[in-house]
Amino acid sequence: MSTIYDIARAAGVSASTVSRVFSGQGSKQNQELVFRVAKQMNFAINDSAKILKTKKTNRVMLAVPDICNPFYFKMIEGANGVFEQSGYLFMLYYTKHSLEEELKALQLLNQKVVDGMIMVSFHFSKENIGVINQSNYPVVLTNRYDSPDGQDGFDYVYVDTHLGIKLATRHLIELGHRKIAYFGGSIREQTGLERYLGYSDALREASFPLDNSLVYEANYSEREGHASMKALLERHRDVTAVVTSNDLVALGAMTACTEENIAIPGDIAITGMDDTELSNRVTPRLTTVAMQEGEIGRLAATILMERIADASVPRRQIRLAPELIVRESTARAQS
Amino acid sequence: MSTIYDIARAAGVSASTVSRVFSGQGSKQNQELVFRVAKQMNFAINDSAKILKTKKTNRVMLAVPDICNPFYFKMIEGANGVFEQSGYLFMLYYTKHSLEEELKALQLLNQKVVDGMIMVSFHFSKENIGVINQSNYPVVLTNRYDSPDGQDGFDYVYVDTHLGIKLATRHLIELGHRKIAYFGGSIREQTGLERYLGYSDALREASFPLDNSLVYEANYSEREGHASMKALLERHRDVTAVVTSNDLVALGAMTACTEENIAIPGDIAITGMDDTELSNRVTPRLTTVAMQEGEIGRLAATILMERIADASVPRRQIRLAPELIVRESTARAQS
DNA sequence: AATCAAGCTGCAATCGATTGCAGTATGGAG
DNA sequence: CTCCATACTGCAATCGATTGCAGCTTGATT
Repeated sequence: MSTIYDIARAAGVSASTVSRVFSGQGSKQNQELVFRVAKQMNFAINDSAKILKTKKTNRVMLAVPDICNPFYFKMIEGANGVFEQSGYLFMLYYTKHSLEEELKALQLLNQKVVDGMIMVSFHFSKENIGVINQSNYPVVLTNRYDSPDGQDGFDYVYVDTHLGIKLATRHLIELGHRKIAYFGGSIREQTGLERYLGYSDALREASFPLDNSLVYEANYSEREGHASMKALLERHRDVTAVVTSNDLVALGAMTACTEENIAIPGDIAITGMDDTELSNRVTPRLTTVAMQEGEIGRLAATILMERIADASVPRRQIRLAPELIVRESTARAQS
Repeated sequence: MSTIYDIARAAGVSASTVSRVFSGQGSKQNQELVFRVAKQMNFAINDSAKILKTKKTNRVMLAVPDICNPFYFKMIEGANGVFEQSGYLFMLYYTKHSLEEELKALQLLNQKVVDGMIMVSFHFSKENIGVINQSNYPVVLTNRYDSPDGQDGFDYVYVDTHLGIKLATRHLIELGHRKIAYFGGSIREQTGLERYLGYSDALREASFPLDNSLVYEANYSEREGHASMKALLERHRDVTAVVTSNDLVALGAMTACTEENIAIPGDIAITGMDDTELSNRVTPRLTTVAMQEGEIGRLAATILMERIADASVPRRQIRLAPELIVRESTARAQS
């Protein structure tokens, strides 16, 4: 394949001139000449050589745990919109919920494959958050993470999941439910814990007892939501409402109810979380909590751009508020 | 940031040695020494420099029109599984259904950003397919495309959408429907045309007349499916079945029916296409056609790997058969 | 003790761009 | 006609890795 030298020779100019033309400089006639020759020879600037010299990749990456979760759609869209305008090449990296893959993604910063990264992670915690800090590269998290030493910390944009679950739980309480179960992710993970606390704090505020036999671990998947509901129904037939930690879990739970001839919301009210498209599609339509994914993507991308442009701007931490969306899967408790 | 020279100096060896250690050569003690120093200095090989010298990026790209369409999920997963094992960095590019973006994606081959690409395109046709051929880079299409001159052509893996739509149409004919409408994408695009022909060929086989006033252009989106159904109902109340060209269009059409108090499948039977998760979720569950997306992704990735490894292997064209999935949105015609 | 193969290592050239510097052409001002 | 500012252009060094070549060890073989 051809290089700027080949083009230079063919056009009868120097390589510098070719290089300059491709970055918008040079005289009109050389512009024309060089572009014509280049097109003819099907030439394009070798990106690696350019990056090596300029130390700028003009690429950014968004690392998501799961491409197949509708939750990330709007976030990707939001981020994409911002990057598009700024002329950055936008890459997606799929971490499969694995810490190992996330670390691999971060390595790409070290290797100068990308200029910066938005990281959607469930894994970073005190022990391993260091790898981000260590490398002083532009990384924006979409989880809350304040450094333990009260330092400057990280850039992040997040939606308050604690509040989200709290809103859902409160909603059920206001509807008169008294025995409310919770299906959520592992509380050993940051987000899992936050959600669980949203549930328990709402109960506490209402001076309800916290009964841990009503709490089931369901790891954000439909299958686990289904299993949890089955398990719940065997032990506690008198539960009238369930808070779940995401829409998929809620859907699984709903399927289980249908199988057991339990009416929603008549016998059991159910709330989801994330306001995925599905939640507005199922019967009955799911009461859920909108998590502002698009806005997260947009803000995270904007912050990333700013940090890449100027590493010295102070870190920013942004919190967005979730919004309860009441639909048909919740109703007043039958008393 | 540090380079191999810094590491070399710190470790008291030559840069060559550092380079060799990072590609698995060198003596045991040097391996140990160099890795220790490198870790300490948080060093990683600069990818651009490496690529510049080796002319190998070890990256591949999958360009999809739409990240937010569940249809592509399984395909992405399928491809990802293959690339993962081969040590390639897998990047997603989002073309937004735009030809311009697709061309931009292809430019990345020229710029040596990736070694090869899987391209999911609705746009390539006689006029512009040349850009792929021109650059002699490894590209695997997921559409059928045989070069007009009967040449070797392209690598591609596709599912026979013509047959898919035909299966759906036949299914309705067998159920006794006589007046069957069709909502599909523009027939000016390759895939749109194929689908339309699936519909018309099925009618012809059954010796049904082809009434073009029953054919509506709905470009793969829910909104257009909705609009088409509204339009259809205004003109042809006597239609008893509709074939659509994808699940989203079918969903839109179903919503329109609900709004107009038309029962599915009682009054109108509807078929979708793609077997997306949604189709199994709506009420009534949608009769659709499974398109083997996962298999497409897997095969396309495998072929791409082979072509990257050896540009001289003959081109391969693979056709997969779609499968009709009968659910609740279709029933025998009321006569 | 001499010879030799095998395995490491370092030197230096190279990949294909960018860019500071110096030189040249152009056109306008005096 | 001279001078000078302005705008281009080309030369050559440089970015950070890889790798052919040659020299050096090492240990085995005769």
